[in-house]
Amino acid sequence: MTRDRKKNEKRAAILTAAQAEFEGRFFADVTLENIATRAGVGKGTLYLYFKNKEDLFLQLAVDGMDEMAERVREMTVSEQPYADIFCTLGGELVDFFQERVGLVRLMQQTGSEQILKEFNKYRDRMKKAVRAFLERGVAEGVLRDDFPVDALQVALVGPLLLRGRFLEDGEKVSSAAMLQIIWDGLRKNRG
Amino acid sequence: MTRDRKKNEKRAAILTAAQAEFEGRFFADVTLENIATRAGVGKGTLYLYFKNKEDLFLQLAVDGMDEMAERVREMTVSEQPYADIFCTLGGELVDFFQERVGLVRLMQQTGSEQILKEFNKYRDRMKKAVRAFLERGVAEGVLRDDFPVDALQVALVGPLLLRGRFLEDGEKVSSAAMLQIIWDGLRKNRG
Amino acid sequence: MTRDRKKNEKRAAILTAAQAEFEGRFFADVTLENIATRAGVGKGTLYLYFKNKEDLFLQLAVDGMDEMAERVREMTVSEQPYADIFCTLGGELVDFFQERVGLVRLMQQTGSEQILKEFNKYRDRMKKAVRAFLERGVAEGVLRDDFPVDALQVALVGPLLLRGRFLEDGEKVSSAAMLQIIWDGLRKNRG
Amino acid sequence: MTRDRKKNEKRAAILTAAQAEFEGRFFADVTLENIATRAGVGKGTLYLYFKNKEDLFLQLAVDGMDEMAERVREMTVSEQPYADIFCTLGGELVDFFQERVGLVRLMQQTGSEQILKEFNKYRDRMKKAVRAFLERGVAEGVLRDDFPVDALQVALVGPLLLRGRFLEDGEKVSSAAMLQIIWDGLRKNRG
DNA sequence: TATGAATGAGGCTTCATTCAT
DNA sequence: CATGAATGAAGCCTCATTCAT
Repeated sequence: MTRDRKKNEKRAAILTAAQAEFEGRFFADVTLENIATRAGVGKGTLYLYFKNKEDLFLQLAVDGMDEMAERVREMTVSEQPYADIFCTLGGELVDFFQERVGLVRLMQQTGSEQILKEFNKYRDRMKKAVRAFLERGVAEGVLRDDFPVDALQVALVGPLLLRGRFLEDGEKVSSAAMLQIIWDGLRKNRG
Repeated sequence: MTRDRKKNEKRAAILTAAQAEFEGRFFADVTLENIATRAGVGKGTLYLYFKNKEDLFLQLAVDGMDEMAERVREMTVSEQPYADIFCTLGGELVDFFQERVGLVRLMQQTGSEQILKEFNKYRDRMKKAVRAFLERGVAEGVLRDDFPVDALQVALVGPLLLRGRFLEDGEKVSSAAMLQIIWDGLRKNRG
Repeated sequence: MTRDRKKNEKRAAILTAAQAEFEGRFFADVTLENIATRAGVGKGTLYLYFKNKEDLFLQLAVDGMDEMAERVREMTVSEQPYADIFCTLGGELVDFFQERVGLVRLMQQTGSEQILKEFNKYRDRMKKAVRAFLERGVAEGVLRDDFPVDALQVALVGPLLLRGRFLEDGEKVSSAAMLQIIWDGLRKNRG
Repeated sequence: MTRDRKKNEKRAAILTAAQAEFEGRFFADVTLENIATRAGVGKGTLYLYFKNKEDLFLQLAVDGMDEMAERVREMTVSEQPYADIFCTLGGELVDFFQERVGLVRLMQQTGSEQILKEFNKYRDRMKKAVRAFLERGVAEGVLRDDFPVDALQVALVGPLLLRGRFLEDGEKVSSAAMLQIIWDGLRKNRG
């Protein structure tokens, strides 16, 4: 138990270090050496926790993704009014994507076909969850039904992803503003 | 004249080859060797047209960007109704981003500080042009004014960027659907 | 302790291999690959001990230089008669330059401005030590004072440097002969 | 005739440019491109006058060498007193070596075995001429005979070669001083 | 004769990965 | 479990040389 705890903590420390390297430095400087140093472990240790570099990146990219997808599924079946759910979940997604800026990007670089496929599994689960969430809105007559749900999904996720990198200096576009605009684009009744 | 034409043609051929390499392969396989081979030139020839790998990537990323920005500025001062302009320009931007999927991404990988700064110059000009376009809409009372223009811009560009990669298999989200949803999110009068 | 010893030994092994490459082959064949192979290490290992090719060459060129300069300074303040010192030190310098034939040459080829400056620091310390040694001779009235010490220095060091390459086949000009002739050129009392 | 004149002039211009490149720049910057540019000709033109890079360097290194050797031979059989000849010829050799600093060095870098052999032919002719000149001095009883002539030769040429690079800033060790010291080392009667 | 755009062999260098300690 | 010295594959880049004009 303690053994596993310790192991997981070190694993998490490495992922955190990797994440930090990506935020703070230029892409070319993200080496396993740097990650190991920042994590305070030896280079070889990385290989005790991850199969190889690609695997480390994959784990980093999908870290928390299933939890988030599960969260989306939960909220999708919540009994609250859809608009409220949209607001709450929207805020959580904003935060989620905020932290993951550049990870999709990351995968497509490092990615061998094999690892990319693995990543896509996670992404697809996420996609499906969000899609189901939007479909409920359509079914309830709250979201527009004049276009395929795919279009709604792009209009929702696109801004959330971009928001993270839009303004270089600390200040970001307000999350609430973002969601309101998106909501107005997605909802049905505008007459 | 012919000399310059030839030179520009070869330069363009190299950029096209580079672009094709990025579309067709995994990132790790994009080497200068491959680009040169696909362009039908020798490795050394690349260095007659570009200072180094980063410069080639920069040129690839910004290729056509100023022209597009200029187009945005033109349309901004067009005398047509704003909604029409939005529709036309929106379609053009969709195509523009469609072709440039992954180039922003590209820059942030390769990027040394120097090259990134250069890229950002181009991006900022583009950003400013789009911002001015949106500001006209706000000034005319067509677009909403309850949020900063930054928020509108993210809601506009975000979906356009994401659309390119959202569906792997050939079919994309319809451009018209995309624009309509965005438009409904951005416009003022929804009561 | 053992760690440092080992490290120093490998460093020395690499320098020795590099030296051997320069002696035995034509300049164009002196590649890091060859040096690594001769030293029995991998190419990448070189970069654990030297910053880059230039640094390796610099280290090779200045290896032992400060020790020799120190030796010159020691002898300069020795209490033995100047002529005896001249003889002893002369012999040692002959050996020293014998081993370093081609290293000055070496530096001026590879040399970026930065690395050359670094090398010159070492050379200047050596130069100053020898100059001080000659100045003592002048001050004691043993060496001639009708010309600047610079001239004496060139007359001393020039032959020592040339001697190393003068005869291709193993046999060299006798060190004693060399020193005697130089001494007769430098000493004061010839009337 | 004019044809040949022109050809020779261009050849000379290239050699001059090459020489200048070696004086003014760091070794790594001496490329055929730079030489051609400085000479005001195209890169391809170099190959009309020299077989290849090595040949160009060889020609540069031996340029004027045979003329100088011939001059030494002339002076060797001159009827003037030996000491006078020594002085005159010494001055000329000083100038000659002054201009050729680094060319020996140059040869041993670029040199394939073939080209090095070629260079050595020239050097040996020069060496022999100087040797003969010294042998006359010995035979006349002016120069010392207690050591092999080789030793005398090293004591003469060594300082002349070193002098060129001894002082970085423009000022050089005086040629007259140099020769006087050398002479005192070489001459017989010092009792 | 003169050119300089094009070439590609080969050098230096980085960095993911291994393994002896 | 943990380490980090060692490795070598593979990439970027330079530059002597060629050849069509």
